[in-house]
Amino acid sequence: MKMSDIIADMILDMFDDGSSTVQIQRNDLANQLGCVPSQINYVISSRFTPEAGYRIESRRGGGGYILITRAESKDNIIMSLINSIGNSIDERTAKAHIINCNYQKLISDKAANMMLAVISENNFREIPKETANVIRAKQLKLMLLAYIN
Amino acid sequence: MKMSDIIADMILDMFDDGSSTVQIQRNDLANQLGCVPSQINYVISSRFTPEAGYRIESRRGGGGYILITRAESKDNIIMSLINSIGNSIDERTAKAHIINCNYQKLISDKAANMMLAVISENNFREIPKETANVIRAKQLKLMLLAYIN
DNA sequence: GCATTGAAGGACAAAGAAAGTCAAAGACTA
DNA sequence: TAGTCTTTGACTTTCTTTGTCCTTCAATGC
Repeated sequence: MKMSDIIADMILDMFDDGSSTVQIQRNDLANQLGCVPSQINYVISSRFTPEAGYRIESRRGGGGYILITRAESKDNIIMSLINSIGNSIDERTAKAHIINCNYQKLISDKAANMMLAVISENNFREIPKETANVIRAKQLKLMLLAYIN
Repeated sequence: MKMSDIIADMILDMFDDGSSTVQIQRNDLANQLGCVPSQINYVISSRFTPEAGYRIESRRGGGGYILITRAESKDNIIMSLINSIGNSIDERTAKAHIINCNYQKLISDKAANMMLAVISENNFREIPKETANVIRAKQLKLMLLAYIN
């Protein structure tokens, strides 16, 4: 298993006591897992994004920390995700959103797989990229909407 | 025996433990079999198609992989629907299929709504009808496939 | 108070590790 | 022999890991 996934899982696990915040010490965690500290930043910035319903605060200096806060209502997170999607989205970003939603159990595996299938660039081979992005955005938003209704 | 067949057999064998997914490392497999990595892609795209009941996902970069998911029940009604779709379908026909599947309880209300949202002609306003039909066909097949897993 | 020092975390770039694409060449088959 | 299916390889793109240098903060000593 990839180090990045291990780190992400570790953080997710810390939410398990039902609390909506997790506080970590970057250097400690890196040390514990045997990776460089900046990899923690990589994981946080690639997985614990605002679109995925997380907020990050941190403090440097002695006694510094990173605080990860998870949004509360699932539907709200999905709604704000829908609102954050403009009228065009590339495959990569769409995929990240879907995986993130699934990761935090906002959408089921099955729904995530269906969405991933739909937004795949392979489907849009015959049209220009920018046009594909526009269609993909409409479809993704509609699917998410259909999901929460 | 052709290399492509050997590769295909090898992958098929990996399903033998009854699981519905197989994960491979493209370079490893190619190395093991003594072929170039891109031949794995060739085999996958020519043999492990939606019509044959397979869905492909992959990831690049360190720890990358190719994930092949097989439809659970190869001979059910949905599979034969997938095979009957061909490479182009208009909104009306797609809609009829989806509603019918839902009516027969083959797919849930939620899934049906997601599918209907995706195949709507509204999404495809910016491209010619025939092109839209081609994209719609690919998407519908993949969604149905994702659903039966 | 103010300057110094050490203990955090942040940013960013470069290197590395996979997979994807595409087109050309070769082999088969009807 | 035309047309299709396979094989190969060079090049591209994406994601991850690592390291170095930068900024911020708190405590400490004067």
